[in-house]
Amino acid sequence: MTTASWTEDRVGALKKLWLEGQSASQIAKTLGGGVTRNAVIGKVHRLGLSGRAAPSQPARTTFRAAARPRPAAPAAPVQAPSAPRRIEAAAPRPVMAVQPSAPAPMPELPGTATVMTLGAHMCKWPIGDPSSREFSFCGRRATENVYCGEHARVAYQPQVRRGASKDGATELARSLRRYI
DNA sequence: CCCTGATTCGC
DNA sequence: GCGAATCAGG
Repeated sequence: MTTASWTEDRVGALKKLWLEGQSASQIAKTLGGGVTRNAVIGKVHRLGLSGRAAPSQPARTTFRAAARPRPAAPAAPVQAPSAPRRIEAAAPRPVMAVQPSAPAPMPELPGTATVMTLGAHMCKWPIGDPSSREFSFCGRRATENVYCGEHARVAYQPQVRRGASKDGATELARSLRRYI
């Protein structure tokens, strides 16, 4: 394996397994070829697949801020003091609508992208059951992280207004009702 | 300690 | 683009 690069089919397998909910290490083991889970995770991020359609893990309430301040910056002649390279949204909250007894079945129409055709800049809003063959993705131009503008608004709910509203839960429920 | 994904950055 | 090193957490 001089070059265990990411060939088409390897990437395809990666996408499939990842979106099925397999863990990075499990996928790495499956793919073989000496790829590590780090490699898998790295690729997943490069593909823009970060954040899963079907999160098997519970809390995503952990948002990392600093990840690698360890090796200390050695030589830094003219280093920008601290360029705020990222402006974070107040509190992105991925909201996956998965209700056992949802009254409305399937309000979503499109879903043109499949696991194989899904590209890095396509909206990854899941439509249907990930394990089903009918499963698809929105597939529109992803402008906000992994989602298109429409779905980004649903996925990243701004923090519920505090104070003003007498019942924030009601407000949130109403905002969600249109989509569930 | 096992595992998970996330992030950074040298290559 | 790639992935090891590292981090933060379950």
